[in-house]
Amino acid sequence: MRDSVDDFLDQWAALRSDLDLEAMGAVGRLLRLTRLVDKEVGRYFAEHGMERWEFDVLATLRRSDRPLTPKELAANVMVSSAALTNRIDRLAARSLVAREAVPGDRRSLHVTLTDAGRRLVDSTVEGHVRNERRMLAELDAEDCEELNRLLRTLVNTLEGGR
Amino acid sequence: MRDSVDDFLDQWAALRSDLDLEAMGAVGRLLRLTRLVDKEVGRYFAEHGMERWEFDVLATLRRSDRPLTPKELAANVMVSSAALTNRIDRLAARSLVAREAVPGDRRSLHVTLTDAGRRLVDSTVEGHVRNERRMLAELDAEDCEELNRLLRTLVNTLEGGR
DNA sequence: AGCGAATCATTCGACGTCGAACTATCTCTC
DNA sequence: GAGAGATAGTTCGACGTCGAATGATTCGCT
Repeated sequence: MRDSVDDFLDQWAALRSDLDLEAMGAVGRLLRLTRLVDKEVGRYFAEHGMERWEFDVLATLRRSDRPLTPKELAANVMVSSAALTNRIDRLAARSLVAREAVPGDRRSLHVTLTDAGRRLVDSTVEGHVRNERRMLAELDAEDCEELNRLLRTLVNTLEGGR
Repeated sequence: MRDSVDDFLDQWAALRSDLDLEAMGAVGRLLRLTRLVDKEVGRYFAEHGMERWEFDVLATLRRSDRPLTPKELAANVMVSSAALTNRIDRLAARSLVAREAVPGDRRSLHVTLTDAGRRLVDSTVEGHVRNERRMLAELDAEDCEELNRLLRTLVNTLEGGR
């Protein structure tokens, strides 16, 4: 079975047979697959009247099970702290999170989940994960494990130390 | 060996043991890994005085080995046609591509690589692929093949038909 | 204690992308 | 062959993000 990236690789092979097709293929598929997954995830949340970035922030707070500072949130969600200020503003306006003072350091603050925010995450996370599973449906249990093993290795490599 | 996504999964497991960790892990790693790869690729091109999007467009033209319409380019690069107009403008301003009339359809046009554009792609693609290989260095040949197999399956699934 | 460096969140300006509207051209049908 | 609808690329307005600058507070060193 071939995929669209194979076509892409064939084109390069015809012109520059010196290139490392295995590497190009892996990275190419990674990027393409992520775009497709992103789109599908976005579609799911849109159907549930939510945006992807809202879930990212709320879910990070939920799974951490404690208030987080904007800095911690930014690191988890992988956006700039400027973007986070904006996101917190909008979530707070809808009363899904609240800003609270952090005792002992007035530079910083704690972002907490409100009850409404927590209810919203809890009610969407299940369907979201089901949707993720559905996207992997073509992989049997063994393949899925193998995929996780390979990706884990790469994540570790690129995250540097750890 | 564990990675940062394992921590993330542990947090969910502690609170919601009903969730499908295998699926969350795979998708989570996919997204995280792509971010890391993106950053590294960006770093490489920045070092060579180039931006990622420039390479994307030029490389698509190069490997196609023929003039492409903006519509074809947009599909390959996965951005809107509006974004493509902007990119072509900027590449044309630097004389890396040229717009030419397409015979028989005056609505459309052909984007062609100039000699300078072609030289630029050819001189950077090699190092770029070497860099990609370097990111996969932890995987032996067999693992790399396996990764491509798994990703190919998923790309095919999510691309629908084909 | 006190002063400079470091750290934190926010604000600001610039930039790239998107979807929608727009113009021009082509195609299909009667 | 003429008109309706489809299709191509571009323009426009809105939006979210980023890096840099800002203001407030804390830490480290002597």
